[in-house]
This record gives sequence, C-alpha cells and structure tokens, in this order.
Amino acid sequence: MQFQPLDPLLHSELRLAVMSLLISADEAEFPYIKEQTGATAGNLSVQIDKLSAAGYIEVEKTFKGKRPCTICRITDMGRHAFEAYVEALKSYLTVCKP
Amino acid sequence: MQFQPLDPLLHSELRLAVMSLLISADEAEFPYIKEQTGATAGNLSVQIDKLSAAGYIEVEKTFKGKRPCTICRITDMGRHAFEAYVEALKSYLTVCKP
DNA sequence: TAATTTGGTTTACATTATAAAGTTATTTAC
DNA sequence: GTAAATAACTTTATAATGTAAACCAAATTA
Repeated sequence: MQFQPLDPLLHSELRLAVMSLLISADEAEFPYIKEQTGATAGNLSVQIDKLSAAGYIEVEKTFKGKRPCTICRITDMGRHAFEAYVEALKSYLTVCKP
Repeated sequence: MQFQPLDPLLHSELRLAVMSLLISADEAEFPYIKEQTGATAGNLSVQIDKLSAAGYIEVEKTFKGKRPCTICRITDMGRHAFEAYVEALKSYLTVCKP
C-alpha cells in the first residue's frame, strides 16, 4: 500500500493545532492555546486530556497568583509522533508518484 | 487565528487517499482504489458517495463485459478543494513560525 | 454581597467512520 | 445444468469521535 497510516490521535484538527503550537512554543498556557486555536474551553480540555493520556504532551496544573493555571508542554514522544505524522501525510500529498 | 480550517470532507484518511489517487491517476476503477487504499468495499463505497455528493469526484457506473464497473474521476472542484486543503494543512505543519 | 469573570471539567448529543451483512449477477466446478 | 464460489458493490447497524452546552469553584468587581 502506498499510503502510510495516519496516527488518529494527530489526525484531528484541534489536536494537530495544539501539537503544532507546542512544537514551536515548547510551553503554553491553556488560555493561550484556546485563543490561538479558537477552540471552546470544553473541547480543548478534552483534546488536551487525550494528548496527555497518550503521552504526547505533559500537563502541569499550577497556580498563577491565586488562579489556576494549566501549562502544556510537548514530550519527546509527542515530537516524534508529530514528525512521523508529517512524514506519513506526505504519502498522501505528493502530486507526482513514481 | 494562525490555523486555517481543514475541509472536513478531505480531512479523513480514506477520502484523502482516494483523492490523492485520483489527483495523479485522473481516473480509477473501484477495485483498483480498494486495493491501493487497503479499504474494505463497504467503507470505500460510503466514502466515494460522500466525495461524489460534494462534487469532488464524479462516478460513472458502467460495465466491463458483463460485470458492473465503477469508474471515479476527480472534478475541477475536487482538484481545487484538494489544493486548498494542502495549503491549509501547511499552517499546521510549518515548524518555524514568524 | 450579588453579579461577573476566569479557568477550567463533565457530560450529553450529534456526527462520523467502519465493518458486518446483504444484494445481484457471473463464473467455475462438478 | 445446477450448486458453489467469486466479483462488485450497497445498505445498515454499531462503535468511535468530536463538539458544545452545562456545570463547578474560586476570585474579582460593582
């Protein structure tokens, strides 16, 4: 088969956006991710949980002054998964095939 | 928002594979697509219907000898949608952001 | 102190994907 | 010549997924 399978965890608009942000930012707070992705808080919370459960990101729940603050970071595993996903995608996007 | 929305019709592993095949092949029969994508006939049938209903491909039901033969071709609309999807995807994949 | 805002989580619903089962016609084997 | 197997799908039922509405707790503002 000429098409490589696409990691279903990353093949999701919002989760991919979150990973994309974290790849280049290395660390980001929940409200920032929410703003950058345009997602609702509920949806974002769920998708962050999934990425975290898969070990693609790590989530630190801390406080900023007296308010809760959720910080996300990408893991090595997440970085590798993202790279593999991009490679797999290429098998679908290359216009000229041999 | 820095991320462009992804056409949900194309953001699907099997439908993307079908479109990818048709982009370069311009015409393909059902069994060939089935073999190339590794999909089950049922799944493929459903996804071809969706692409066809959206006007991204056109489906010709003909006969090869006495057996039915389903031929798929990409439309201009489909080609443009695919190109737009690839462009949109780039907003998620670029590692270095400005 | 009541209302609003911040920063989320939970949950219920709607959509989507997928595979199993079904359909129709055609070969092939006996 | 007819029974079994194959081809080429389609339909449908179920499982998985995505999404938003509702909810919660604490802090701030009016």
